[in-house]
Amino acid sequence: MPEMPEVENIVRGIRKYIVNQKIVDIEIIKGDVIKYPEIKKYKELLIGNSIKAIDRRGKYIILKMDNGILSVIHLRMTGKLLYTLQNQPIDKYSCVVFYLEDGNKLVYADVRRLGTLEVVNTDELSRIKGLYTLGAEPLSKEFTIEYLQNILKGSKSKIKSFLLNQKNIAGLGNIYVDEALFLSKINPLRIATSLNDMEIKRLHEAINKVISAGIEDGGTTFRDYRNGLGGKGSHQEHLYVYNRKGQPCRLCQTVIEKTTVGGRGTYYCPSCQRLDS
DNA sequence: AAGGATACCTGAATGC
DNA sequence: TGCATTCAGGTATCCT
Repeated sequence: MPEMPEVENIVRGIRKYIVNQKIVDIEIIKGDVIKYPEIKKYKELLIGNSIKAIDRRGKYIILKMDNGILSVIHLRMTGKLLYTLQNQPIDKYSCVVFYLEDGNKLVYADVRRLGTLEVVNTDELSRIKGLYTLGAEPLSKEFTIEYLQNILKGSKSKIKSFLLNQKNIAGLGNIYVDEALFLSKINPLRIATSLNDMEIKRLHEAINKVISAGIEDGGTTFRDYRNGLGGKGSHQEHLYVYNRKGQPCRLCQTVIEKTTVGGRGTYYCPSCQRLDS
């Protein structure tokens, strides 16, 4: 479900409520989402310690604890992290409840339970390979046109698959990739290395544009996504192609098509995003 | 190195 | 109404 703008909104939304709070207890409802270490050890490492900071890297949420350990959460498709008041019912699909010292809770809920919760020491971050190998963040100083040029060079992947690969750019997912390719007028089937300088420049700008719009709109909510306080995003109202199969292109009125690229549903405008010319 | 299929899971939507 | 199939904001792994 959540791509970088959604995860960013979750983190920003709950930060002021949970930082400097101690985790006084942890209730495990569906323990299979905890991947490392084993549940008993996981609880031991967190209970009695305070949350010093909450940050995001790619689609990962990282809680820094005052004992130097990191609690790392990835929401995958349907995970939610919900700050829930003392007197409020917890989500129907709650898996793990972190009880905070002020009586309120931080709840990890996940319908499909594909998400992952892990605890590691700062010196064993490489244990979480997906986090360790992330590429540059959109909107960051590191993410320059030159950076994009360099990573595209020599890649025979289709551009859609290339952009979904977190090792290249961190945080893009199925929605924002389709939107960025539309804005830069690039067909999703194009081979990465075939993009010319003009196209790379447009793509770079489009990625930053869709990601910042997504963040400002509070994320995109189709079904499961909720921010850390349970609210929906509104970016779904501003999408150009994603989930718009059969509807007219907002720029040229051509009917938006849906196909499959690298196993993922892919929306595009056959007129704005030509494969030839 | 790349790309496909498969696996992890459940629920909603669609098809017959 | 019921039952089967398909698909979903993701990624790791195994195999050509």
